[in-house]
Amino acid sequence: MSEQEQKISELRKVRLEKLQELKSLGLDPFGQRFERNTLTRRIIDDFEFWENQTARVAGRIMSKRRHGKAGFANLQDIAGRIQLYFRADDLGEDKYELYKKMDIGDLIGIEGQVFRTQKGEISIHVHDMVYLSKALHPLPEKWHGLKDVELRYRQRYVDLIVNPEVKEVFIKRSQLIKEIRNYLDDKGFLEVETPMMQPIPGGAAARPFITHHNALDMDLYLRIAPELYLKRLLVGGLEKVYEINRNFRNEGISTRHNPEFTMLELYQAYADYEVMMELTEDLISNAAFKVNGSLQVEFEGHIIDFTTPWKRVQMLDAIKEHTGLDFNSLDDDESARQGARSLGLEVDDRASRGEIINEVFEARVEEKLIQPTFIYGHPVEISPLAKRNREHPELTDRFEVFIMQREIANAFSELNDPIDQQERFAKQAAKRAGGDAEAHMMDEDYIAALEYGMPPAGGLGIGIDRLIMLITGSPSIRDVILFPTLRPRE
RNA sequence: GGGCCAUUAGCUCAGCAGGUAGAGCACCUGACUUUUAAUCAGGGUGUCGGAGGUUCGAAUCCUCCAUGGCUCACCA
Repeated sequence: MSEQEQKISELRKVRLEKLQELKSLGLDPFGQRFERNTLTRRIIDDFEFWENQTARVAGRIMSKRRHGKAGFANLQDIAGRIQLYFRADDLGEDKYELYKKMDIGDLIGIEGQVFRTQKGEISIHVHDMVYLSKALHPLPEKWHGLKDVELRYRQRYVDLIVNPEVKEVFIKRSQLIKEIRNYLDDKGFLEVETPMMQPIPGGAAARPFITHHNALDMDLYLRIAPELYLKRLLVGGLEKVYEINRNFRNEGISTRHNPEFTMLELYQAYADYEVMMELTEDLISNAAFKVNGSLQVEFEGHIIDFTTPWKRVQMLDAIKEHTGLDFNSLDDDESARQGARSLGLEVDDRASRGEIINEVFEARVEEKLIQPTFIYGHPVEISPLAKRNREHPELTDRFEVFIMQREIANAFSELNDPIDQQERFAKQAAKRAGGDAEAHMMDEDYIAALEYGMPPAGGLGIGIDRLIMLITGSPSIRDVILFPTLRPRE
């Protein structure tokens, strides 16, 4: 905008001069509403119908080839591209001048007859054109596109213009979310919205962002999860609810983490985690099929197969399978610590058996899980909101789905015992007092809600960005978020 | 936050035994009335990310800083 923008000099100057020329001809370089009668792609897909018909299309000029008193250009709209043919004899000298002055990147509207060139390319023989927006900045190169990842993220609009596969990813993202909504709506779930700004951030183990409300003179946290509010709705009798929206976590950024990310959470009264397993694999495999037209997708050299049913493995069995360590016979904290150390892992002397089980799993098992797999039976210490397993009260009726070494979903039978919940929160609060910034805060209001009676329920969370990464074969979360978090420049 | 790597024209990239910056595309001028990475003839449009330092001389070597990527840590 400021000095640097003005210094862009030659290329920009030339375009500013062209802009002035358009104005001096009495033309508006930043035009008005333009009524199209079709899209580029439709003409190409249905040439039989469109041949010799008059088409009105609008879009961006992506390339230009001039030959004296005639020439070509390619126009791009949301659906694709089509070639335009301009001929001085048919267009008139004035309009042909406009074509000559036209820059790659300009937005124009045209009307003309659909035909096929001698070389066989479906084209529009333009007999009228109007300026819709003059571009003052040149587009990246036509052949290599925009490669610089930093520019791609900072100027996503340019990325979308010149890299068609990027547009495809975000179209698929939209389709996938729409399919999820359709699926859940059909099953009688109610979509709801709960607070993004919360006085007590709960429902996950994470550090929150803090903000401040001036009129109330109070700090609020951006939510790390909607969970505790959605379960209050179960208390209220909304038996099947879901929410798809952003969560915010004040943590590191990586190819798998963006500070704000999209999460699906759903809760179903009178169900449990096994119902959630069936729902999860059905929901994801259906959505993947609808978006890709296939249950298989390639990701980093692996073929991921979403075909159901998915493998189900108890967490301790998975650890035993991949490390040889059997935690069923390591039944106290000390022997668990020694077991983990025997694998070469560093273990805190204060770590409990359940925490160690989790650490061993994350360090040695996660990386082995390529195809969709349910891992169930998490220790109670790392699952403060999940119902205990009846036979093994030190474990919970909880599962996570792993695909391509990534955690995609997390679900459990919801803890609806307010007394147990109170105790779990107390333990978390103690850890918090001991310096664990990610431990849960005590939420008295949530306990009070539980005391009114929450039905037994299954709850499920799915990381939408990560699911879209898988379904579109995108290795970085930034490839599926339109405007990923970046430091501002300078 | 740590480690490694990158940053040169609008874009994609060369140039680095240190000698004062290049190519393709884009752009400008001209030719060409069905081309398509159009072609042909001419034209480099630059704070070599920023600031110091070494040197007669730095895009190139050193230090610090900035931004980004990968990775580790933390999480989803």
